[in-house]
Amino acid sequence: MIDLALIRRSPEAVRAGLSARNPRYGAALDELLKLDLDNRAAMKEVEDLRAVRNAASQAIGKAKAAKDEAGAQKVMAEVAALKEKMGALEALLSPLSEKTRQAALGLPNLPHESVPVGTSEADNKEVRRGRAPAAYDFKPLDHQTLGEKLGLLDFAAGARLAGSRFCLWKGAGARLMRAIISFQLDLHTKEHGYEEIWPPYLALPEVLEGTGQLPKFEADLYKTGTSDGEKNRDLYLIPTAEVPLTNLVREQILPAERLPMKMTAYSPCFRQEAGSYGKDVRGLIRNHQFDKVELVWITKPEDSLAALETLTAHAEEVLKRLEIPHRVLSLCTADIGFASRKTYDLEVWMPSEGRYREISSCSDCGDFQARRMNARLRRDAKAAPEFVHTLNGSGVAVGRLFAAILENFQQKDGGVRIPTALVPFFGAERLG
RNA sequence: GGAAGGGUGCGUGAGCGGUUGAAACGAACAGUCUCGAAAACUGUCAGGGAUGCAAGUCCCUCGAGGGUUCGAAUCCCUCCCCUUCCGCCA
Repeated sequence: MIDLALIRRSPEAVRAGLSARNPRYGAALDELLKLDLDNRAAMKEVEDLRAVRNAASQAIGKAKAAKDEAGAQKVMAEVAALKEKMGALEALLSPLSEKTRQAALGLPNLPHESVPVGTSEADNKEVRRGRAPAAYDFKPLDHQTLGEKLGLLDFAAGARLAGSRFCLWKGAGARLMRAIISFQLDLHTKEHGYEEIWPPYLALPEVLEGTGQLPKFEADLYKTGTSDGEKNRDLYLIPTAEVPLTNLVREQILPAERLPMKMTAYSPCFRQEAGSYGKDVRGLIRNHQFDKVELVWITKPEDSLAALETLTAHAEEVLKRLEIPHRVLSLCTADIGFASRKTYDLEVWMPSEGRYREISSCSDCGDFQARRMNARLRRDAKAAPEFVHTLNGSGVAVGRLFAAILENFQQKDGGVRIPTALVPFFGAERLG
């Protein structure tokens, strides 16, 4: 959530930031400004009335204590008239406040000044490259063909069990998935200093609101439908472990010594991906359920930009150790995610397509999520609390890494070499 | 899932319709004292919001939501969570 005080103080600066993402946010901003004005006016009216009532109630208390029944009755009669008026005003105020809140929740974060300005993904800026793609003296197969040939992947079985865009791993394929996950978690916990978390895969609505998936992107989520209107509430399947990890600090005031917090978790991720029809329908690239090792940092405000560089380097280290050709992009203003103020994407080379494919997205969300979650830090005993900064990144996507390994390490004889760093986890040097 | 008990500030814990946003003790922070520290003493010590140049004034919050009342931490209803016991289960 963008700071409402900032929006009031410098609406044009906010407008400029939002327009760099997409000009259509101008109208949403105007709407919010108007709602906020009305809301504050209504609040003032209600609060003034409450002040009058509170003073009268105290007077009644005092009169009764002094055994002045008549005096008490007199004030009570006066106050009774207020009640109706207050009720009417409050009935107007509460939907207005809710509307204002929803409008504020619908605005994305402001891009950081270091983010390249652009209008589409074509304007993303390449920052650096890892190793160069290997040369093949044969036509490289795509990962789905390879995986099915080697008996690692069974898309037909996935579809039979859960419908299209679900995949099933078996035998050495399943084992390779497990190896990839363990390799990444060990790297991040033992060498990069992250605490490993094993989170719930279902989350409450307010938790999804905290990280920004709700209310705007409900259509992308799987909802349990367990709500019965009162006792049972709806839970959502997490679209990423960023959701539970980041929300670990919701409603907390952390002492400065606790920061930075660095957490990592493996989790399955569930996304409806509504609207992605026709795009990447084959293979492991875009499924409804996928696996990911996530990295999350909670930092002091002044540390988050540097932390983004470190977090990105940690994710990149996975690709370096596994000898996967890759590059790093700084996403432009039109392409960064809703909650992000700056994002680096890691892309890996896919020989069958002759192009790079996203495998990780690392974002500094500034105080955007912290405001929604009310996550704060206190620098010392006397200091006022301030919002923390939150960062997240895939470290990295497991299914896409599986695909990248298959494609980049395929051999002329149809087998696949296992990257050296992965051998101790997988237990063999090749597949097939 | 059933039964009983309980959720109050950083912690323990009092309050059970009327200057109680909240006693007391502890923690923390600042000061006095000291060469320094400890002890002792003194003071500060919830968060959010509206308004204002500021000082300040006002509003909201005692698990959450609703209700009763001129007035609710205190009474009523619903829900959530925790503890203990029983049941079930991995």
